[in-house]
Amino acid sequence: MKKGFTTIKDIARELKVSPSTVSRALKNHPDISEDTKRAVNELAEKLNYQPNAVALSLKRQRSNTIGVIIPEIVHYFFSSVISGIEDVAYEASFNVIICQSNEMADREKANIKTLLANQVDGILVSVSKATKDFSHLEKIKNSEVPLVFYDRIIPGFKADQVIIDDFDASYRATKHLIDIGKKRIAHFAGPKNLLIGQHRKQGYQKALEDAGLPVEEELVFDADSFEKARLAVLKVLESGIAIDGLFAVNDLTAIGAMQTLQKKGIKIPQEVAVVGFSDGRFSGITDPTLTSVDQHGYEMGTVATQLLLKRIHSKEDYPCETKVLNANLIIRGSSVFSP
Amino acid sequence: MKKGFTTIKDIARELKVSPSTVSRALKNHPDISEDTKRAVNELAEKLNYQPNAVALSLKRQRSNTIGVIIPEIVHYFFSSVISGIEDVAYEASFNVIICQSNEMADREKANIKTLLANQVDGILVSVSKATKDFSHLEKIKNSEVPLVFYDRIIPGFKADQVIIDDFDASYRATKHLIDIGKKRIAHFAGPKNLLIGQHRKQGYQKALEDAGLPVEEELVFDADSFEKARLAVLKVLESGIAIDGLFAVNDLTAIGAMQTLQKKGIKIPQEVAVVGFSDGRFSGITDPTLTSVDQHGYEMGTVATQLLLKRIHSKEDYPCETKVLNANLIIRGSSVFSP
DNA sequence: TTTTTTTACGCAAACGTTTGAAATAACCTT
DNA sequence: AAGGTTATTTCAAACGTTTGCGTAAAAAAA
Repeated sequence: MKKGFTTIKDIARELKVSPSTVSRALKNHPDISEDTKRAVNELAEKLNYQPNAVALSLKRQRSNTIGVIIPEIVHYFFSSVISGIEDVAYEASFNVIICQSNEMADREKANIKTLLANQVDGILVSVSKATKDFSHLEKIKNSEVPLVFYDRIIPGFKADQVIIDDFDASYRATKHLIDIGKKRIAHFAGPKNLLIGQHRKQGYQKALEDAGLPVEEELVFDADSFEKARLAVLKVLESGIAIDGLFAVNDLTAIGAMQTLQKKGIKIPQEVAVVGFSDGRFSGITDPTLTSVDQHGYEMGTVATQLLLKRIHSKEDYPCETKVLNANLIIRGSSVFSP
Repeated sequence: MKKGFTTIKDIARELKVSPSTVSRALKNHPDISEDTKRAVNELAEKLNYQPNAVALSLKRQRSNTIGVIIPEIVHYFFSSVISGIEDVAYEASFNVIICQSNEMADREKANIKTLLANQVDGILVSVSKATKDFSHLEKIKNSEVPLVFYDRIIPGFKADQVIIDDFDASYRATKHLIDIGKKRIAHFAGPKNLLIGQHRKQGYQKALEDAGLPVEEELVFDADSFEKARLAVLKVLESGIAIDGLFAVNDLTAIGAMQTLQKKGIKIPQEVAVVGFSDGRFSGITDPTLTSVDQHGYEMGTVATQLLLKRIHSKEDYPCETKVLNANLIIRGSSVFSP
């Protein structure tokens, strides 16, 4: 029992039977006599036999492993996604190989190469911000390894995908501000060239429109970080633009804004109500606590994995599916009077 | 090029040579003629040949994969660790299989079984809170698969390990409070049965001692969460215990305490200075920003992986190593006057 | 007893790759 | 021309497992 593990061959040798017999005995094949089965199972137990998953993979031409490409693990959202992936995979007895692209296109490419070389049965991808060329992803498709995109998709790329309805979530977030009586709602927006930035802004604008409120560009600010939010708030206050609500593209921005507003003596939510868009665990620990959109990273992970497993297990081809998850608005202190 | 990938056999068949020749040609073996090499490499290129990592693993009896068992991915600290692991592994062209124990002992056990079955070349473990029985970990040791513990270790278990010097970090955190002139420093402590809780408290007490300050049990409170911190602060204020400093066992606790203190009109850091122990990204976004111990999760991941790779690559056995990482105290607004 | 059926097992090939040893062929030596 | 190198290639086994097919022996049927 020194180096290496017990194999079927070891058991066969010891029992003076053939490996085939051992293999069949272990899976309770009817051709094997009860006596042999008992002997094999006992010895297997005693020697602590564990089937060699690598050999099985080679034989079966499938590895019971799924590969995940994630832009950056160190994000509440993405780590929640992994958690969801891991849980579903574990239930289905699949392993998970994680590869981090670190938002770099060539690392993403290398990751995919590794995953394919390791014969993963399917791949979950959230594309890096830097990925402009999609040939490596096309390669997955050609290799007939099932592929599911989550969160960051490629418009027009034919594959299963799971995304969040950013538009709808922003719409609801803004509508919530309107519902509590706010009339001049600012938006601290994300980058214009990113889909999420666009969608969130559009949802915000549509909610204003539907409520019959004016959609003013001067209420939209380029601010998607803690620091930019401070500056944007100062700008708002200096320029004398009156606002009574704020919908921020993410939580950090919302928090930065809240703090600056408070420093200037503005009461939240009485004078200005604030809603964020969750990308962290921050919302519960601010003062007041922050109303925010919950992105359900965990759910995204589970849904994406289910989609992938379905594809892996299905014999025939079927049309690509797109799952759109609804984000929840979690109402907290920054948009309701009293806690 | 339909199903499956190009193999060495495909190339051999096409070129009417043997698989052995192809194999050698691809690795530039001197026995192979230049002509053959050229032909093989060209065809391999053309057919986009990728060595089958599974077959290689089986042949080589090593998989170039390391397994990681992590209590919960959705924690800033642990996801940073993974990030560190991933980066070092990637550099060394190792794959990473992640398994989440979710703080459950039997899931941890199952994870280890999977990892061993998949012939990982080494395992990184942070034991779950629920693990009382260590037989599955002993099994790794017996199987001669290298094992490195990170962060959560098992006292007395002979294996490489990477830990944070909690005692030292707490000592320095407390000393910092003393250095800025605080005399009555409270400690919001973690569970007494956990090593980290004990070490952090001991560091706190030692710092007081060394400074000639009295070590009073009445200044130590059982509080290791946001909510418990609120209650503890209220208790302090009601009972009239005077404090001018607070060292909390983690950031959430520190933040909960800060908010409650502020609500009661107490100025931070002027009246009470606060230091946390980092477990998140929170410290930068509070108001004031929170002085806190940085646990260096990323570094822990890299160091643990380096230790593991060293063990994997080394032929002979050598004594177990324990790396103790020093955590940094990051001084922010909650313990300095100004910004 | 002979033939048929059943039971219980072994053989060999396969998955993709590597590698020591053997084989072939070509070229040198003397 | 016999023997010796050298260059190039193939063979076969191995890693651990599965599985279709074949078969010996035992049991049942004739």
